[in-house]
Amino acid sequence: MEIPKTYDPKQAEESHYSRWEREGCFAPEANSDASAPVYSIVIPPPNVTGSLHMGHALQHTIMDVLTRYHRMRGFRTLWLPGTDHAGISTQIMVERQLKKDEGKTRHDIGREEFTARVWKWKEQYGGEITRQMRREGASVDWSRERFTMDEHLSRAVREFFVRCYEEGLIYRGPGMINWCPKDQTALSDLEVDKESQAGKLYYLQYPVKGSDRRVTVATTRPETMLGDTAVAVSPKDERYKELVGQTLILPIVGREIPVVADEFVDPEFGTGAVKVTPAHDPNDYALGKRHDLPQVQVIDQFARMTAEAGAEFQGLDRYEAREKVVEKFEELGLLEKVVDYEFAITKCNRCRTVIEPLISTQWFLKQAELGRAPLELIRDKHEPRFVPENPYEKVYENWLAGLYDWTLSRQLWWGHRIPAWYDEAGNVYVARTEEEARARAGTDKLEQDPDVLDTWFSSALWPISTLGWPNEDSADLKTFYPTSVLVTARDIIFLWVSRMMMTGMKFEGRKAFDDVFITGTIFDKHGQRMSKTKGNGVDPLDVFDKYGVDATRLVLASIGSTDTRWNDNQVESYRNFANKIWNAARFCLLNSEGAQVGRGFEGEPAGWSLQDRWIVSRLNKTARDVRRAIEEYNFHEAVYSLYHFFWDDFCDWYIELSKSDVTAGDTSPERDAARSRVLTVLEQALRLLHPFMPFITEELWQRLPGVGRDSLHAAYRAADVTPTVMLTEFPRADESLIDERAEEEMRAVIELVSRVRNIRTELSVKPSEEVRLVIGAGGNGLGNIFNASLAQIKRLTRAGEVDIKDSLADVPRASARAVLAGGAEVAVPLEGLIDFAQERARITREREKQEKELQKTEAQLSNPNFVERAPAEKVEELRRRAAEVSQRIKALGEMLEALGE
RNA sequence: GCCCGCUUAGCUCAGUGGUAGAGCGCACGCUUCACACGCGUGAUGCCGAAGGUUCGAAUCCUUCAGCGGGCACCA
Repeated sequence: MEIPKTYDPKQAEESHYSRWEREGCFAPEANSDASAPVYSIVIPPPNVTGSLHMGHALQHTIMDVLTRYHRMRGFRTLWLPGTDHAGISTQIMVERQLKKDEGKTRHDIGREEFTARVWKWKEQYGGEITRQMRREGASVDWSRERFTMDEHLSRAVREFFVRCYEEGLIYRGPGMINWCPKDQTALSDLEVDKESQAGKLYYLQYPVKGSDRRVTVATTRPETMLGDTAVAVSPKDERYKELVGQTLILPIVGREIPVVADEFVDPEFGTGAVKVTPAHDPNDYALGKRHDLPQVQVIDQFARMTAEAGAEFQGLDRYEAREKVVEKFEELGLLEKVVDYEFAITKCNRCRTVIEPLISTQWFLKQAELGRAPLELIRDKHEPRFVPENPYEKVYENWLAGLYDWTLSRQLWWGHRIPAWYDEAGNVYVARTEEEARARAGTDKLEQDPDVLDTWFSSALWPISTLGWPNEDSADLKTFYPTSVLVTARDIIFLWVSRMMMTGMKFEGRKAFDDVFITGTIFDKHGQRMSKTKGNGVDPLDVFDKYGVDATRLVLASIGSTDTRWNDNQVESYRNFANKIWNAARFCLLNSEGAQVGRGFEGEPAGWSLQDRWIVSRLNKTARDVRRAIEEYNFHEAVYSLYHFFWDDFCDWYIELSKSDVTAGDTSPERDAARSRVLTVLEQALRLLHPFMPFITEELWQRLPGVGRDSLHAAYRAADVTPTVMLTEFPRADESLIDERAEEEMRAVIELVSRVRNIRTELSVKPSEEVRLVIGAGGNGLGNIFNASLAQIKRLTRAGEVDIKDSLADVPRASARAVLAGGAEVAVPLEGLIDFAQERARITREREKQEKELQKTEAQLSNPNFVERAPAEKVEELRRRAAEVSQRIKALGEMLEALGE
């Protein structure tokens, strides 16, 4: 068999995914065990316009590890994929293309034609991210792929809307909303970002009617004064007590406006008097409602001044108007001062345009009521369980505790159209279909509301709608809901996570997911957030190309929930690990004649060799640790265990210890058994690695002799699929095969080999040169252990002759010596190579180290407080260590003597 | 203003009430019949600062500093 010396990730990545998909390996139906427990995840649907970034790759890796792991455990496992129609982003993208290609706007071609174009765009380009997910190895069930604008999901959206409307949770009315003057739509508070900005604070004076007095107000937006309908002060503010109830003359405009008292005003800030513009500020809007103030709209939807602002301002941009207002105040002598001031401005998080707060008639949802059940659940039962719990559970709870109305309607064309119809008299009919609305209205002359719903409205239903809701008979809904875990980034806890909980609780009466895993954020190497505009993003596809998907997945899994600076070094090291796996398998396969997976470990473990008992113990311990780590979402620990098991235990020791047996020239049952054992351990290791490294493990597993249908987990044996490692059983952690004694004995062998290697290097013995070893085993059983592994010890230390004695009594003076655990010692006679002074110095150094250690332990042991209060086992452990260390010191002293003066 | 996180080897990060860890990098030596994307050996840290709790603190508590984040306010 030809096996290249270097692993080629591309080859493996192109070889297996389409078969897995085609044969239905990802679908829960592959599992024929009717009693199997269920494990399900719905993907956070990426924008259909999007392409894969590191954040996706991170989430997908975590979800895929969990999915593959549970599938191999025999769970009926579903990971459901899909995409989001992403209202604004998609619409903007298609509008831009329309402008570029045909020089037209959406209004030129009309709503119907435009939405048709978006659908066409979606069909043509929308699959980008799903193709990329296949590249990642994501084991999602593509047969259940969903899109938020699918007919079924749209039906769910209408159902959600209508039911909430009927219960009075959704209403239409005027309200203060965030308006994006560029995108020409209302936005929710979660779709805008606050940014601090260096600006100015203007102190404006308003004359009091019938008096010389002036009231000074401070503002960052002087242009809004044209719409002022009051000035407010704190009711507790003595300075303004007499002014309350009096009238001011609004400069420029000449309008008479009252001075009102309101708790909202902070007397400490600015002048303690606040200009009130109910039509252009959320706080002023609320204040205006409390005091029944008129709303004067002076800024329009294009952020230009209206006729209400006065003839000389009408049509001016808001910033031009600002300058002009300030000039006017200066002319009038009413501009008290202007100071530099840093304040927050609100920007559209799509186009970065400064938001204009406007009063507008929109549809709203009373979130507070929907949020009550999730709030109780998190407070009473800490469900769902957040990982990491800190700080996310609290963040989530605090959010639910302070919910306000959600602006649902968007003035866009791409999205779910609001299921509300108006008759000629303006009466509204909210219905699941137009027919229903007509029937209710008793007329066919109805106009549907032109607006669409916030994209997150459909996202809020994702776990239930993708599984079949509102069809309560849906088998998927019954089987897979609630989902097991939601894996996502922290920035959509409010936008999405909390809302899925609301709809799940409301419509299914149960939480949408048991756990919520929040991934970390990946920064660039300078600690900056990766972003398209900064151009500092690392493209996962490039990393895949350079290092392979499996290596990248290991890095991402290790990142888990930690914030990390991206670093190619780590990917490179896991690329090397993949190559290590490849070559370990290459070695096994090149020596596989006569061998088969599953053989070689016959009989009782007690009869096996030390190295066999040891590797089986290590394997089962690793399986135990990896299982526990995955179940605790501690992916880093799982990767760490796998890495060290495979590289250190399996490659550096087990294969090296087995090499002489495995590579024996002549065919023999012993040779074949040794070969089978190495293959069997390899096969188990590939299973352990598979959830993290699906491609290389499958590529290698397919080549192993003796694997096939019988290797599959019982639940998958009936499936009509090519046998695959992904449907084998994840290695059990068999406690009875964890052998502490074998591990301890193996540690003694490893220490012996390491000490001899150390001597060889320190004394510059040529690697090719054979040495003689004399082992003083101390007569307590270690001799037998070393004896049993003699051939291996010789090979690993490149020793020709090994004498195992009780002590080093009659070893030649010209020997390098080292102490080992358990009272054993080793000497390497090196006539002619030994510089006695240097060797004495080496051993003296070692003795000093041990003496320091002894001092520390003895100091602790002589502390009566420690001996009395520390747990007995800790004291005992320290005593043992002290004994061991003094034993070593004694032995080192004897070695110095033996070296002579 | 309130809250949270981080601070450990040159770099990126694990870890944990009881002898300081990994990978990369570094030094030295190796064409050892799977792998130089390798093998072997080695060096490297008052675990951000100061207090406290404890027999024992890098780990728990308090305060502080630097960095990062969230929420509220921002007239």
